[in-house]
Amino acid sequence: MTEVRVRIAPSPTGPLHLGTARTALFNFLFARHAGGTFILRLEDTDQARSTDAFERDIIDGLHWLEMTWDEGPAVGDEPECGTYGPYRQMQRLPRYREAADRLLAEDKAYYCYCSPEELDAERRRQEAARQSPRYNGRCAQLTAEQRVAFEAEGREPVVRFRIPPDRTIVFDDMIRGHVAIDTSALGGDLVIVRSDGTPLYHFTVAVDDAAMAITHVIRGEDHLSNTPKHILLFEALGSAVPQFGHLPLILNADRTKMSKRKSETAVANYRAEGFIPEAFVNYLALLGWSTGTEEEVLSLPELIDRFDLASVNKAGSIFDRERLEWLNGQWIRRLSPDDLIDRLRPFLEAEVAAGHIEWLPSDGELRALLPVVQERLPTLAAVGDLIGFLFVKDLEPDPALMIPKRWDAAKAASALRAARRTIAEVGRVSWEADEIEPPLRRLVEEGGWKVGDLFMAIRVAITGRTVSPPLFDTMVALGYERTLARIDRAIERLEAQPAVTP
RNA sequence: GCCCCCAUCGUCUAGAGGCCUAGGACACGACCCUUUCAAGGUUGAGAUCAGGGGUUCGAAUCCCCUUGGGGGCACCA
Repeated sequence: MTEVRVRIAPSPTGPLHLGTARTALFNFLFARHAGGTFILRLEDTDQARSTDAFERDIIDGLHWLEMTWDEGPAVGDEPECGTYGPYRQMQRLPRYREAADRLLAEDKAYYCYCSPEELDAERRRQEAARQSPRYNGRCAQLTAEQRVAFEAEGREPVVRFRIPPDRTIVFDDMIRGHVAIDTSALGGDLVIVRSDGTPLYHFTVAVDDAAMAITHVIRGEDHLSNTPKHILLFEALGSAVPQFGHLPLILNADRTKMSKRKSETAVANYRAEGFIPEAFVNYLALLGWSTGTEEEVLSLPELIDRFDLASVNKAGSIFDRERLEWLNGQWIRRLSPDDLIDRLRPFLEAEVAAGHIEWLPSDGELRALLPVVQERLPTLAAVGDLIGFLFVKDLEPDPALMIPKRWDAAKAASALRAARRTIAEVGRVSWEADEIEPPLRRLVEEGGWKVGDLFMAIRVAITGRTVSPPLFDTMVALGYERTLARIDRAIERLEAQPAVTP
């Protein structure tokens, strides 16, 4: 049995896309499960749209998701690794040239002088006539004189690959099973080299997959109809045809192919929103695949262990952000304290930068908060919302929120004054959640109030909001002095309220 | 227009002819816990397995047709 060699071949014409990440993951899981080789190849032949920044984003994203490749291009100060390089297509130009020359010499390809304008006009004519768009073969049998004449006009030719008529290409897809497509449906002879001499996708993918000894091509279903072209090219090149596996697409909510127009497709944005890679990988793996058991929360090693391409679904699946958030919460709760602190830090720094909080908590402070924070975080970015009130100097709580139903401002103020006295008293002796709670409950009983009413008034007084971590833990985190100061300020604001006459 | 692929709760899925009066998870409702919010627990609602024909003693599972959806058909990848 030959060694498994698979590749992910993104093109740096945009930031790392969710779909690319998922395809990368399935290739990665397949390779690791089989003990094979996972290769990264950059398809940068679209020079008009490729940029270094996108390339960086793609590499960073894949690194973030902890997918490591065994062979790939040089990035930054990392040298290129692998013996089948280079792994950047723009550095492989001579190889495509050589392959194209061979096809030309064997008359499996030919020069075509049709201009883009002519081609475009022809395509429009066909569409108007309700015909399938296809190349009409005008340059397929040019004589030497005709070629010279075209050259004399200054026309720059492209190279077209001859698609044999009347042949049915059959292959056994690892996910979809038997697929048969007739060559008549392929749109006619295929351009493989642009007039500027740079090669096109269908050509480079076949040349490179052959040269890099790729054994399994695992990619999105959008390539299914293109596969016969690739098979024809492998054959013409005299190379072994790899196995194909076409993954179902990730869909927008309306079931169309996921697009940035309708969905959040950039992996970097999910990272910025505080999703963690464990959850992201877990979610992506389960989009279109399942273990067949009821396991849902799976680590990368567990995914590798259980992965099986044959059990991948055939139907496309809608990206469900709510489910991703749930998984993210699951994974956040599993992190160790130190790990979580490290991951939270950049998000807190961002809160400072955005002016939402005024200073950064120390590791010690953060660690003390973890027990009440960890199970409340759907994403890392939610941390600011959760405990941000601790790291601002002044709070101006809304009096309306401190007045329970059936109470008025005066009653709320006097209740808070009583609570303040109690808190001040206990706090002088001990400043622990378990010590603060009982006397306040006693106070509620004496006053004949409802627990929730008083506690909510205090909550709003010290946090400025109606939702917070548990009240007494919050007070401890805030500190004795600041707690009292905030209650004082809250009372002042209540007293400034005009008396309500019902 | 032509070609290809697909079809189980709103969503992700289990299901490889009898285990299915279709299971799990997310989301949703109720309850428990409870100082708010979470988390956790219990529980409920939610799918005539797109429709119609076959095959079979028996079909969500196999075959055919219809319908619906998606993808592809570039000097993009």
